[in-house]
Amino acid sequence: MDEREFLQGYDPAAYDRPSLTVDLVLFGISQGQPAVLLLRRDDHPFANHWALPGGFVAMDEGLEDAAQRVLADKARLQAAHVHLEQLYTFGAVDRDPRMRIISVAWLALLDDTAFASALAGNPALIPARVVLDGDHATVIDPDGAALPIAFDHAQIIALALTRLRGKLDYSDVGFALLPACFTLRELQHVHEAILGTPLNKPAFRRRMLDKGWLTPTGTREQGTSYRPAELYRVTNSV
Amino acid sequence: MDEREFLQGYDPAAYDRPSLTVDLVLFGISQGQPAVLLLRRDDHPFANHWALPGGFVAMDEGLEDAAQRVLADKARLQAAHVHLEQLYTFGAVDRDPRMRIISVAWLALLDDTAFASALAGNPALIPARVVLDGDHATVIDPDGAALPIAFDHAQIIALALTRLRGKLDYSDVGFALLPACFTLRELQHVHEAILGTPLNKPAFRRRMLDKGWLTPTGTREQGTSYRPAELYRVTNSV
DNA sequence: TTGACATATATCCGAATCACACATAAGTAA
DNA sequence: TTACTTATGTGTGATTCGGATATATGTCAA
Repeated sequence: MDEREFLQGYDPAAYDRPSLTVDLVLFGISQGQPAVLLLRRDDHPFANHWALPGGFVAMDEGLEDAAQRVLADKARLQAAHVHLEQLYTFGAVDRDPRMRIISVAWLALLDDTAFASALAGNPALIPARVVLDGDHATVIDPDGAALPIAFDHAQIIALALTRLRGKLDYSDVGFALLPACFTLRELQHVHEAILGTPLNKPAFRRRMLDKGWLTPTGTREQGTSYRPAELYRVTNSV
Repeated sequence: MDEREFLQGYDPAAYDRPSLTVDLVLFGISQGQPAVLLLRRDDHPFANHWALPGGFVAMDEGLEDAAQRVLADKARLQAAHVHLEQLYTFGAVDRDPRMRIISVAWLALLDDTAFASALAGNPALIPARVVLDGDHATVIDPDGAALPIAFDHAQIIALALTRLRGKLDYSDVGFALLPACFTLRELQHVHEAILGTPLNKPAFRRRMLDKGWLTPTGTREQGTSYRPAELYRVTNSV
């Protein structure tokens, strides 16, 4: 420990410190497309721009606790039902024009129910489609208009989708976007939405079943006008 | 922006803030084993424990800038020669008994030259072998004794090695641990050290060459007592 | 100069994987 | 009962991959 560290260690007021926030990418699939939930900013800076839900980290709460609190406050979602995963920490000096703010970005994966329930729980949230555009995301509202994104949040959203694509094959993140019981077709649609490309049905089916992550429930989907498909759930021991 | 955010935004002293540091996993291969460089702590807390080199983030420097500064200060290394990659941000409330400190952990990959030059540049650094042990790392000094690790740094080191293993196959991180020119045997040794398992030579060779990441230089290694191998470098356009 | 030796480099082959086309099964609705 | 739609299962050729084997090429010692 050098002298400066010693001083700071025992005199918390001695040095300026950056503020620390968490920002959440509330991610879901809407109409077969990757989508995020955003909030409109009313005030400067970036007034009338759209931003990720976020909040300051309190002194007595862990980073994941802070993310879960934002999940509850801004989207009325219980953390137990949402896959939450740390994405990256953004700390460019000028990322917020007011002051130095470091933000720990989190990826929250919502199934259709959670996505809808977040929209219902907070009317200020809007769903927006995500299109990758290099290391930025273009974000499109339900009417097809590109939204102006506040701060570096377009980068954060792009990183979220990129990370998701990378992990889809070798991890179980795909299931976090589906309800407890789902058909192979629904799982394939989720994968196709995230990857942005159609997949071969028998190959996808075999690949998923061979991984051993899926257990057939013995029940079938209902309300179809055609042959109903078997419902699967995620194997517990994974 | 809610009221609390508004207040904090314009009155930086209104709220307590956590301190922010960067911690660096200086990673290299030593005697065919994954190794990290550590510093001994002299003072409380964790006196006589071993810790990752780190430092506080200044108000006017970015996170990566801070990591590069630590690299220069604590290991006398120029950032240009070192692969630096953000690992994860650790923010448990009690991770430092003195005060709330959030640490952004970085992975720095050093080739043999950089590893040796860091050891020479700062005699306080010691090299230590890393063995994965669940989500913690066991860290063993050159004499074979397990070192006591300060704070949550054993977790950080374990995450570094785990991340490296995961990225080895589909990214070019492996090359960061080698000099500009290297033989396929040296590359295989690096992979084997990180994965902790022997690899089939012809298969490894073909896999690497087929990726198109390698360009033969036309020159050969020197000073061997056997047939010298072709030297390769990383293809520029990757 | 020559032969032993260690390693690099190239070739070969069976096993496994994968995409894709196709065939069959199972439900709905007219 | 029949047409229709989708689920589910099977078969096949192409490609990949691991591993063994064979060949080439350098150093070193006799």
